[in-house]
Parts: sequence; structure tokens; C-alpha cells
Amino acid sequence: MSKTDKREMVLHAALELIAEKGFHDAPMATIAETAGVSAGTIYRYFENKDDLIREIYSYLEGNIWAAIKKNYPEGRPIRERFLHIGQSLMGYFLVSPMEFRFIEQFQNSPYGVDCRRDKFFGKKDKDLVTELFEEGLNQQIIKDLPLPILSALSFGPLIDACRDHILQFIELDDTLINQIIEANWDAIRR
Amino acid sequence: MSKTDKREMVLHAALELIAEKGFHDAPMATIAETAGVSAGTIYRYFENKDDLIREIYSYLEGNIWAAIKKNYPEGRPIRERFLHIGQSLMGYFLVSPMEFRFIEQFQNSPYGVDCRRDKFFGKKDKDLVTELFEEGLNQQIIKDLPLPILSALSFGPLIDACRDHILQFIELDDTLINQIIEANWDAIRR
Amino acid sequence: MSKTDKREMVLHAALELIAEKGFHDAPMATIAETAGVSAGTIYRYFENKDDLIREIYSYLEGNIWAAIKKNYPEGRPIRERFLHIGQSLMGYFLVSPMEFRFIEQFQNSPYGVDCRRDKFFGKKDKDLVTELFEEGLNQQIIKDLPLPILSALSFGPLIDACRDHILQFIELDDTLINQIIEANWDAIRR
Amino acid sequence: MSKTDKREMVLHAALELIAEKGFHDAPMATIAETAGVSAGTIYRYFENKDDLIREIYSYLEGNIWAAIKKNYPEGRPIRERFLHIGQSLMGYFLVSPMEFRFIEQFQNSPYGVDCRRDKFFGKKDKDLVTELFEEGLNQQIIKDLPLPILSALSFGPLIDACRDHILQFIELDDTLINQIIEANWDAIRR
DNA sequence: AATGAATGAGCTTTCATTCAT
DNA sequence: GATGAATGAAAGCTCATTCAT
Repeated sequence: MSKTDKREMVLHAALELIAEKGFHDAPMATIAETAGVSAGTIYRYFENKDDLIREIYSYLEGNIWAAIKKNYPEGRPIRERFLHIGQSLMGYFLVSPMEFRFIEQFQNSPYGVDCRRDKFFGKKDKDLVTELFEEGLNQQIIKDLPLPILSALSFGPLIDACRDHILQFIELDDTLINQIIEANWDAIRR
Repeated sequence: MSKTDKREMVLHAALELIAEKGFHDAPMATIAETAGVSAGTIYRYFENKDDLIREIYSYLEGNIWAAIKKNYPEGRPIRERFLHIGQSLMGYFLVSPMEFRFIEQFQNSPYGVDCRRDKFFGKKDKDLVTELFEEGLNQQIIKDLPLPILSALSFGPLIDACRDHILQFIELDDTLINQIIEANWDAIRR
Repeated sequence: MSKTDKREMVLHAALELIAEKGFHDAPMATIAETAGVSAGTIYRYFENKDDLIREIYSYLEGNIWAAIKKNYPEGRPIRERFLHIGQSLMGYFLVSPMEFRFIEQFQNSPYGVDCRRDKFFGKKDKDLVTELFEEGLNQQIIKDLPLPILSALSFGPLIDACRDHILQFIELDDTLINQIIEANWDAIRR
Repeated sequence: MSKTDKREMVLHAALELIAEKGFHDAPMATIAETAGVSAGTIYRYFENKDDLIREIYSYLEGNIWAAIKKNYPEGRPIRERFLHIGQSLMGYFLVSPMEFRFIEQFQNSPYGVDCRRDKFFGKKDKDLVTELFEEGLNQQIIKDLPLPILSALSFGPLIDACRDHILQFIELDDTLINQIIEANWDAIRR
């Protein structure tokens, strides 16, 4: 098992356990056991539990951007690109409920708040979505609202819908997914 | 200090600490200290920590419904009632950031999931919002989507906006609040 | 409710609870509740929990001696008196399983050890049984063994049998009871 | 200090403390301190306090059976074997007062009751003593009484005598020990 | 590099006892 | 006398992290 392998084993074991049990019911010892390494080994690859958690999120964020960028209709109308992003996001979450549950927990925790703060106050590169919104604002296609609000209108309901699906409160299908994304578009378009 | 006072001291101390630090970083000992009572006293009023947490939520839920019902424009058009609900909710959250953060944590936790399950699977009475949606569906004023989706489209962005305001990522004012609620209306109306 | 009544209510409540749950699972608060008095009231009648426990034992000891003395065949042969004592004891225990369980717990605890120490080192009056043994020794009817040993040979198996009956490991009837007592007599007689 | 050493340190520390103070006055913290390990370490070797207690008993039971089996006069008359068992038991207890007091407490507790229930209702293998009694019953050498009664007649007084010796109420010597065991034999033989 | 036993501070909860009313 | 709310010291147990091997 190579160095990278071990790191990944730990990362996935932690992702799985935390998704299922929550941050506080996923002891490092259990993560180690699930990953097939010793408890001490985790600390070779991650500074501490917080660091491990943030690294998992970072990894998942990468996956999500990759999912969005796949077949991204660059150059096509804003609405079309918006729908693509929504579909990619929901598609990703619905086939990866474990990842979704991790992300949900992360967002809703001190980690997530820090992360969001970094995002809004520019410690991160401007992303695809921000660019899309800014373009839409410039072209007066979408409502003149602050970016965080546009983001909330676009993705908040989408995430809630995924959660309700994963918790089996509702049953999402392609039609419904598209209706939701269209509704989000209705919320932000002029 | 009367009997009721102590219960309330504990309830508010717990609300405050949990809002600020999270469930797992608000030890009973600290709650007791903040409330100005001994650790054992908490257990005279609440069965255990879980019970305390659920009681706080229950109390806050009462506040929220009271806020919504205040000046509720009964008999007025659906859109008007919808806007009232949105305004009441955001109004309540923005003057009670602590309560907001508690509720957010609660919703996003096993407690909240249980609570939501009860709501959707009928262990709770039909509420004002459900009635409003059903009326709107009947009159073909709002989109034909499942209730949880309508709920997500209506309140998801609203909550996200409150959070961003409370975390000082954005600055909400009355104009912006109304724009958000109108956008939510655009999302659900036909 | 008179003063004496309250004391007795507490005493019986404690007896019942301790018999069923054990010393450490019979909180003073529960005893008070069962007795229909307040927690503080217990401390008017008993110095503390230890004192309460010792008083219960003392009370039960009185009952037992009374049971033994009832129809005691004073003046009859030693063997007859021995059999009477055994029958009285077992009879008492079998109709009072709660009392039995309390006594068993008491005997087998620091309380019981202290109590036994007092008995052997003469802080208590010489009792009926001791007198019987001494008479038997003098008359060379029973084996020349120390009193505690004679006591053990006579009553140990009897208590064990009661316990096994109460725990439903065996089913005692009059025949069996008499066989046991006779066997005990065989153990101590010359 | 090897792995096994630590487990044994804990086991012996717990045995000692519980023997002296009782289950409820032997906190895990004190056991750890006595054993020279940290509180958490105990839980590496024992699931919880109950488990620790049961493991100690199991260990002592092993010792006792070993003591009985040592020089066991297999094939010799029942009476001789009976005397051997009695002598072995008392011998073991008298040189191991701590073990004795632990066992006494264990027997007289929910643990012991469960253990006894298992024994009588067949969850354990038939043991040497049961075999001896059954043989004696078949050969009509010992009284026709249920096994638990024979057991009580044989070992009850023996245990009581050991307790009185350990508590220094009496002073056992070889002569007296043999007299007691002979008396027990008198109790069960026809 | 990897191990995993050991640590010990920290958690939630209980309960004998007190004392203001 | 009686109350019962309040106390606070302990209890059993967990787990992130370290470090000798």
C-alpha cells in the first residue's frame, strides 16, 4: 500500500463514518480501523481531526466542481448554463448520498462557516457560478441581488430537495428535478 | 427566583451556549454555570440533555408561530399571506440571531430529522403554511409540486439569507428582504 | 398520619425498595415518594441512609425472634426445640420473600459484618439459639464445636435453601423443609 | 510491563479493592490508581465495570476448580472425594481471604444470581461436584434431596466458617476444618 | 514509517443530604 | 414539623492525541 493509498483509505473511511454517524460519533480509532491502518498513522497524513475533516470537504468540493465542469455548455445562454449546473449538482448528490450527508454536516458547523467566510471574502478564486451570476447581472437577465442571495435562491432549495429525497420524504425523478431547477431559475431571473 | 425562573434560566443559558458553540461544545456544567444554578438542578427540569434541547426547540417553534400569526392577513390573497409569512419569519430571525443559530443546528441534526419526519408523516397537525400551499395548489396559483419542495423553494433561500446576514456576509435591509421574499414567490407561483 | 405512622411508612417503603433493587438502587428520593413523604422528612426519623438500613434490619430481627418464640417448645428436648427454630425461620422467610432478600443483602455487606461482630463479641444479649447450643454442648448431645460453627451448620443451608426457593431454582414443600432441618440436625448432633 | 501484565494489574487491583470495599465503593478511578494505570486503560482490557467484575469471578472460579482438581482422589470412595473437595475449598479460601471476600460478594449480587441460574438450568457443563452428588444418589449413599439442597448442606456452612475465620470471629485449624467437613458429610449422608 | 497501548481531561448523569420556606 | 428544590461531589465511561517500540 503506497503512501497515497493510505491517505485515501483514511479519507474515505472518515467520510463514510462521519456521513453515517456524525463528526462526534466517528472516533479516530474507528476511522483507523475502518481504513485498515493504526490510529497513529492518521496523524502522519492529517494534522488532527479538524484537518482531516477539512481535507475531506476539500476533496468533495473538487468532485463537485468536476461534476459541474463535465459537459459544461460554455458559450451557451446563461439560462442553459444555470440549468446545467443545477442538474449536475443534484445528479452528483443523488448518486452520492454519503458525500451529500458529509457536506451537509460540514456546511452546518463551524467548519462550514469558516469556509463560507473565506469564499465571500475572496480568499478563494472566483468560481464558475460567480462568473455566471456576474454575467447575468451585467446582461440584466437575472435580478439585481447580492451574490450570496442569488446563490441562496439557486442552490438552497436544491439542497433541501436532495436531503428530503435521501431521507425518503420525497421521491425525486428527472421531471421533478427539472421542475425544481426551473423554479430556482424563476426565482433569480428578471 | 421562582421555580419557573430557574427552568427559564437554564433554557436560555442552554440556548445561548448551544447557539454559539454547538451541541457538543456546550457541556451541561457550563450551561448550569451560565444559568447560575448547579449542574444537578438542570435535571430537575429536564430529563437529560436531549430533552433539554428538544424543549428549547419546542419553545422557539412556539415563538415563531406566534410571530407568523401576529397580524396574519387571514382571508387576504394567497400571495399577500405568503409575503406576510416570509416577512414574519425573517423579521423574527433577524432580531433573534441566537435563536436562529440554535434552530439551524437543530434542523441539521438527528433531532431535526426526526422532527421533520413527524411533520411530513402526519404526527403533527396541519399548519398554516401547509394550508396555504394546499389552497394555492387547489386554486392553481402555485406550481404543482410536492409540499416539501414548495417548502424548500419558499424557506430555504430565506434561511440562507438570514444566516449570511447574521454571519455578516451580507447586510439585509427591508428592501432586500422583500426582494428575497418576492423571488421566493416567483419560484413557487405559476 | 401520626409521627409513628410516617416512620413506619418510610421503613416499609425502604425495605420494599431495597429488597427489590438493592441498597444502591434505592435512592432516598424514591423511598420518600413510595412512602408518601418528602425526602427531607426521612431525616427527621433516621439520621441518614445507613441508619435507616440498620433500623430496618433491627426491625426484621425483632420479627424473626418473635416468629421463633411463637409456640417455642420451652422445656422440650433440644432436638425438638432445634427443629422448631428451623421451621419457624424457614416459615418466616418463605412467606416474607421481601424481608428475606433484605436480610440477605444486609448480612452480606459491611453492615452485616459489623452486626455479626457485635453479636459474637458480646455487645448483644445471649439469645435463645446460643442458649440452646450451650445446653446441647453441656449435655453432650451436639458436637463440640465453636458456636459460630454450630450456627453455620444449622442455619447456613437453611438460608441457602430459602434463597434457591425464592429464586425459583427449587420448590420447597413441608416434606423438603423438614428434611433440610433434619439434615442440619444430623450435622450438629453427636 | 507487558500487555498481559497490565490486564493482570487491573484485575488484581479491582479484586483487592472490591474485596475490601465492595462493588460500589471501588471506583474505576481508584482501581486504575491502585493498578498503576490510567482510568482509560481499564477499558482497553475490559468492556465496562460489569465485565471486569465477571472476569475476576471467572478467573477465581478457575483457581478454585484447579485447587479442587489438584490431587483429586479419582476412583476413591465418595466420602473420600467429598472430604477432599471440602478441604481443597477451605484450604483455598483460607490462604486467599481477599479472593474469598470477592466471591462472597459476587455470589450475593445480581451477578451471582445470574451465574447460579445458568448453572442450575444447564448453560454450564456438569461439574465434578454435581457428578459426585449424582453418583452418591445412585448408590444410595447420600440423602435423596435436590442437588441445590445437597450443595447448600455441603458448602453453605463451610463458606460461613471461612467468613467467620477471615473476619476473626473464630480461629480455624486443621482439626476444626476436618470436623466441619465431617459434619457436612453427616448432613448429606444417609 | 507505522504501530496501537496508554493517557487523562472531559463528558453526562446520579443522589445523599441540606435548608429556606 | 414538613417540604422539596437545590446542591455539588462523585460516578462510569469516551476519545483525540502521543510516543516508545
